[in-house]
Amino acid sequence: MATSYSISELAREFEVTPRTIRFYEAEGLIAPLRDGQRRIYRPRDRVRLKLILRGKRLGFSLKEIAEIIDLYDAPPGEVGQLETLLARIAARRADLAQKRADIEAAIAHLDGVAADCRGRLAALAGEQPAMEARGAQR
Amino acid sequence: MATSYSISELAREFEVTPRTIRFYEAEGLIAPLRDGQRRIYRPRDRVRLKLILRGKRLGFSLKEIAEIIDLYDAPPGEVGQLETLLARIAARRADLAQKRADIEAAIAHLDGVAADCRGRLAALAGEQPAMEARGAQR
DNA sequence: CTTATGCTTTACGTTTACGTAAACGTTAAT
DNA sequence: ATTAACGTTTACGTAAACGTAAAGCATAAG
Repeated sequence: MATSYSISELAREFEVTPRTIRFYEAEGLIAPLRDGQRRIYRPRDRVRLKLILRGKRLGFSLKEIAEIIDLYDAPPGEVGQLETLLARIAARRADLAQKRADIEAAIAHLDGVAADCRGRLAALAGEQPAMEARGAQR
Repeated sequence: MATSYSISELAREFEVTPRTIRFYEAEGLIAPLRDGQRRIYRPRDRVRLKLILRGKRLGFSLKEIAEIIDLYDAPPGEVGQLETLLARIAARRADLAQKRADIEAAIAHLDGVAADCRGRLAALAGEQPAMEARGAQR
C-alpha cells in the first residue's frame, strides 16, 4: 500500500498553491505519476518538493535547485562521472558555505544591535525609573 | 579627509553595475550625497551596499532587506520604541535562524552524497585497479 | 440527472530586479 | 576644439516565478 498524494494535499502541507507545484513540474523539477489525467505524487516527489522549497528559502533559483537535486539522485556511474560529480558537489558546497558565512555574520550583527538595544533600555530604566514598579522582563 | 567613492568604484568593488546601485537608491535603500549632479558615496553607503548584497545572497527581497537595514541604524528612541525594535529584531533573527537550519541540513545532505560518492570510487578502485598507477588524491 | 468538488490545460497578467539603449551634461586630455 | 571617460535622467525591455482567470473533464453525492 504505497502512499501517494494529490496535488492539493501537497499544496496544503507545504503551504504553496497547486499552480506552484505544476510550475515546478513544467520546469522539470518534479515528475509525478499519472492516474489518467490526475497527477499522483509519491513520497520521493514529496521529498523533492521539500528540497525545492528549502532551496528557495536559501535564495537559490529554480535552475540552481535543479542542479542540486540532480546531484542527489545521480546514477552510480563510472569513475569519470563520479569524479565530475564530486567536483560539482564541491562547487555547490562552496556556495552553501558562503551562504552560511553570510548568515553567521548577519545573525552576529543583529545580536549586536539587540544587545546595544537592551543596554540602552537598561540605562533608561536606571536613569528615570517611572512611576509604576519596574517589570524586569516582558 | 573623509573617504568617498564614485558609483563605478563601488560597482567594481562589489561586482555589480552602476544601474544596480542606482536602482537600490530609487528603492530607498541608499541615499548618497551629491556633488552637483554626481553621486558621492560615503563609507556608510558602502556598508549599506554590502549589507544589501549579503541580504540578496541569502534570498531576501529588497523590501525585506530594507526592513533589516532600518533596524541597524534605528534612532536611540524611547522605551516603547526600543521594545518594539527588539521585537522586530527577534522576528528577523528567527528568519535567519530558519535559514541557518536550512543551510546546515543542505550541507549535511551534500556531504553525505559526497561521502557515498567517494565510497563508490574507492570500491571501483579496489575492484578494477586500472592499468596505470593509482593517484590517491587529486 | 445535476450539482458540487477537484483536477486538468491554456493563456494572459503581475511583481521583482534589474538590463539596455538613447540622449544629454562635464571635466580632462590631446 | 574635439574626442574620451565618466556621469546623469528617462524609458522601454526582460527573465524568473508564479497569480489569476477561463473553459472543460470526471466522479461522487444528493
